[in-house]
Amino acid sequence: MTAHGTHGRRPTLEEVAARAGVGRGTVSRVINGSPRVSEQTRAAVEEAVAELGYVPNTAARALAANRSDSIAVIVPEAESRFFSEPYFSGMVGGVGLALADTNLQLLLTFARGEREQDRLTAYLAAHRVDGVLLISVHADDPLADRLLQLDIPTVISGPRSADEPLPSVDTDNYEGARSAVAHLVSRGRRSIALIAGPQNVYGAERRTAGYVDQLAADGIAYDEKLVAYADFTEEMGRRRMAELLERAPGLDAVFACSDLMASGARQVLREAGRRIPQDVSLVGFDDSVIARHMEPGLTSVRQPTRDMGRAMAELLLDEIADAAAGKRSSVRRGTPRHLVLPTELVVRGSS
Amino acid sequence: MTAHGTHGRRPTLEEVAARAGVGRGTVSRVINGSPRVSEQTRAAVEEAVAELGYVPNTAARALAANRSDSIAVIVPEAESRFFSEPYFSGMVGGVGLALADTNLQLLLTFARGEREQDRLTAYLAAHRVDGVLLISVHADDPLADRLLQLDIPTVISGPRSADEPLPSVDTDNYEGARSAVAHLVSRGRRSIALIAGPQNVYGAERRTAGYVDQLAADGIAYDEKLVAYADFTEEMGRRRMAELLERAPGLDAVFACSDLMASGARQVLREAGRRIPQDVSLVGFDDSVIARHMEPGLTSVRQPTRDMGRAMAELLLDEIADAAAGKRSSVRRGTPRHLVLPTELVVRGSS
DNA sequence: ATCACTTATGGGAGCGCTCCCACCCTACTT
DNA sequence: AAGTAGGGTGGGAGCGCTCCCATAAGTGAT
Repeated sequence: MTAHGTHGRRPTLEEVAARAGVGRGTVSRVINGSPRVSEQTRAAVEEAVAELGYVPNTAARALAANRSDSIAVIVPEAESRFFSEPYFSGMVGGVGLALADTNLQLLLTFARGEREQDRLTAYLAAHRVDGVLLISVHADDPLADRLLQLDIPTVISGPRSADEPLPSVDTDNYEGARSAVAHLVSRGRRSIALIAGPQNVYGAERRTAGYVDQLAADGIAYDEKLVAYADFTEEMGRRRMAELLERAPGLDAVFACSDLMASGARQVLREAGRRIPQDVSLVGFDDSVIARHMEPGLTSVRQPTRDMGRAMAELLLDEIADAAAGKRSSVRRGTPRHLVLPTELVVRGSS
Repeated sequence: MTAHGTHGRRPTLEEVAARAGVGRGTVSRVINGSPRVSEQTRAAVEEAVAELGYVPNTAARALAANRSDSIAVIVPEAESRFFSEPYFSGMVGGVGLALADTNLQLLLTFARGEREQDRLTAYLAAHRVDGVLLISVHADDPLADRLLQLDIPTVISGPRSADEPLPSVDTDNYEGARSAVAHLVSRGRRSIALIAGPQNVYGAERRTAGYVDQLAADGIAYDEKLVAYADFTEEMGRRRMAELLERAPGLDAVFACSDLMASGARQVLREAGRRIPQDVSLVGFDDSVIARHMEPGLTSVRQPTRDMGRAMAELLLDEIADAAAGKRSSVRRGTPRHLVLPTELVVRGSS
């Protein structure tokens, strides 16, 4: 490694070629790892590259090859949850990790209002990103369909329905919920309330299904008075908990579909004089930092956000490779790949 | 807005020119908002752009203009705190917010081990980013100096020393610490322990200074037995708290320089049978999600991470503009700009 | 009417790569 | 001996822009 002239103009491929005494094409081949280069020549070129501190210009490469070596991660900034929920940062971190071993860039993009569709489409067109990672899409998010239609390799972070056409990575929401309920039952609880997430979010719906099925499996009758629907936020957790307490004062356990809602529920329970876990067991979902720091510690269904991010990136790389290999849309779409990562119940003092 | 041919090749500048019946140069001028275009022509071009759904190709533009319209945000992934501390996600979110109004892209980069220096430098060279945002640099981080020397517009998120040569954005660590101590004193506490951050981090050092000075201002003698140094982590918070309790069993308050350390301290205090806040008042720093969900709520010095991110982006834009305006290095370096954002003490049950 | 400016516009010359075709040379075939 | 593959290599032709110079047209002063 030699000093590459402090700053100023960086060497070009052509200069490397001149230095190594070969043609431009050959240097290009070496840079891109083509096998059609003799050992000698390769060594000579590599030496020239090192001596000159040559680094290929991304823009030139993107222009000539018509690929950008970058992927866009689109986060719904509108909900501004990126700032409060570790879910997003975990995901993004995982993606970054997976990409570090690649030469792909991570373009982070915040999708503001639903109306930003056009802006985003233009953005993707302008950058000709090789792929897109869409985090947290609602069942009615139009962006996902747009991407599908544009035929840009895309992976989303939670299928929008059971027959999601786009490849996806998700946690096993259904089993996660079952494990939570099973755990509560094993603790002797029989009157288990559910604070569910928005049912237009597929993952939230799966959790509800898991709750229902596990109750049945344990021979406990489903009681709709014990079920309330919220939107994952703390405030709604409070409201629904208060309502549940009114409707079903005899409940002895609560399964909230997010830690945030569990936190809201806890406050209401406490104000109502119910002790946790003596009077009421509480279980959350996410195993976020909140769960670890709540008092008592919140039993929660852990989502491996970091692994999810990593998995998304890896799946996307496959998609991009497939697309490049010429398996065009119609063929590829035959079998979208859906990855489901297992959850893990982290038991703490609240149950 | 018209359908831009479902997918396939996107229109080029030249096609827009042909359609509008003008030359390439003129379209370029319109796209880039040059004033040297007549109203008529401008309108004609804009219509052609809309009809064709033209979006300029970023790569081509970057190549021709030798600027990338993108900035890199470098986060020290090594510490993997990105995943656990809201500090980072808040920052990044703020940056994203500020950039949304620009046409600049956000390249998110994780700086792994200290040895990644070369990789990163190559990365920046390859992408010819217009600027760099460096989050959380240690006093001895070599990357910052490298950037300075490379003459790439850079803003860092916390000066490394009192005479930081790079522009920076920071919270008022000193005043934040003072407000925390003043608050504890106002609660009648006189034996206030400090769990300080690593003193090679300038911001942490400033907090220590604030602690010292405020004690003096309140006429309380400094007692080194009440001061312990840690590294911002929960585990170290635990360890140091245990040591403090041994060295100074009579302490009646603790100021921890991060919420995470405060959380660790709380556990130890509780195990030692000290009640919070009756026996010992506890104050943290960051006002992260942890503070809000601790039991009792943790009084904490709030850092406006989101605003900091936004401020960093804005400062960087200025830097880039200055650099482009030809005020070269030597001149620019005369007065690096340092922005210091105020903190706010959020009082909760722990004090 | 002439000259000197100013303003609007067209288009050539790259930016630094990749792609691909032509070419050379050696190594086998028949 | 001539013929046929190939591997290895050089370099032309772009990719889609921006920059800038040349040119055309318009404006007011002489």
